[in-house]
Amino acid sequence: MREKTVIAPHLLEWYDRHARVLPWRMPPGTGTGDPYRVWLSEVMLQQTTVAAVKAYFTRFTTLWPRVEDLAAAEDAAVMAEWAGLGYYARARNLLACARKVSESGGFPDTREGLGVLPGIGPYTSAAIAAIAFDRPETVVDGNVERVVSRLFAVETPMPGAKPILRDLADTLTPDTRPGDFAQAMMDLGATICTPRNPACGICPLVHDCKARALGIAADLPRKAPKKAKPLRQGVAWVGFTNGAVLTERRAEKGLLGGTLAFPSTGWDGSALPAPADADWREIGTVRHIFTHFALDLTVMTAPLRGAPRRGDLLALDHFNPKALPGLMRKVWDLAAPDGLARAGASARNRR
DNA sequence: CAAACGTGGCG
DNA sequence: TCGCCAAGTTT
Repeated sequence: MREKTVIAPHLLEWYDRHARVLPWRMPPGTGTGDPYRVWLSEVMLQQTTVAAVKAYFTRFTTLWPRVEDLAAAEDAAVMAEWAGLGYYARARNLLACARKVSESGGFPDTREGLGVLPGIGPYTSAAIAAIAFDRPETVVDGNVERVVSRLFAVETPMPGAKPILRDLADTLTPDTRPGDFAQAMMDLGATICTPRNPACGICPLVHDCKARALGIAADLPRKAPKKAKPLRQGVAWVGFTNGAVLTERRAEKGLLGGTLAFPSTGWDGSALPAPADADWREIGTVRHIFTHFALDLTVMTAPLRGAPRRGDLLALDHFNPKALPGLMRKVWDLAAPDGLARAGASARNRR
């Protein structure tokens, strides 16, 4: 039987004084929040920084204050609002989840019930159950893994240590205020028990921390070395008519799935032809770093004459570059000045 | 179960 | 400049 380390009361005391004020968060000790806002924030926060999420959360909750409002939204509208936040499968799952929840009259109030919904995995189901429904679930994210690996000086490298850390975290979860406890662990990891240069001097758990005692806090959790990212190449075409630009909705599955884009070759060596016969001119190259590869995308522009073979002509009046994912934003920023000028020129030349 | 899946900030 | 990292999920 493992000796049980009781840190919850002490950590909650710290949280009561130092909790970050966040748009989706109830102040410490004030009970559970709106499940819709908890869910929306948790999905947005998956692998995404608090700073990046804030504006998106405010925008989404303004446009769609209730889950029923989001459920009724157009796919393209949600994708456009999500643009720039990354991991676009989240946006597609978000809508699918909103529609299921809306149909069934509200969010399930257990980890098990939440866990079967699209886009809600082990972390998010436990987080919503604890934060929105006061269930004593153990919430394990990257922060908690780091904090626990240090508290117990777990030297097993990640990701192999995950089940070990989860079991250890389980021994810490209190029956009272589990939602605040989960958020306290995450706040501690985000502000004090940070990946590099942890601020052990002001840590409320410094006397409970085995890694600190051993002088190895900053070295945990141990991680296997990462693989190098390959560099891939491709071509993107930005075609213009006098008042429109040639765009394309990417396939639902895969990279940038469901997002607005400019026609391009595949980025794995597959050579798709240009979407239209035109006087394509190379403008330059944009580099973009994805999670598992880097991409150099050569950008071509041209005024379009006949009908394109693929893609959709989108009137410039209805085209918002902010609705593009980051890569395509870079393509647009590079192509727009020259392309618009040439399209304008060609329109004049035709006269 | 390893790999796919975005993006921006920081040291 | 560049690698690391962030409130993970899906296949």
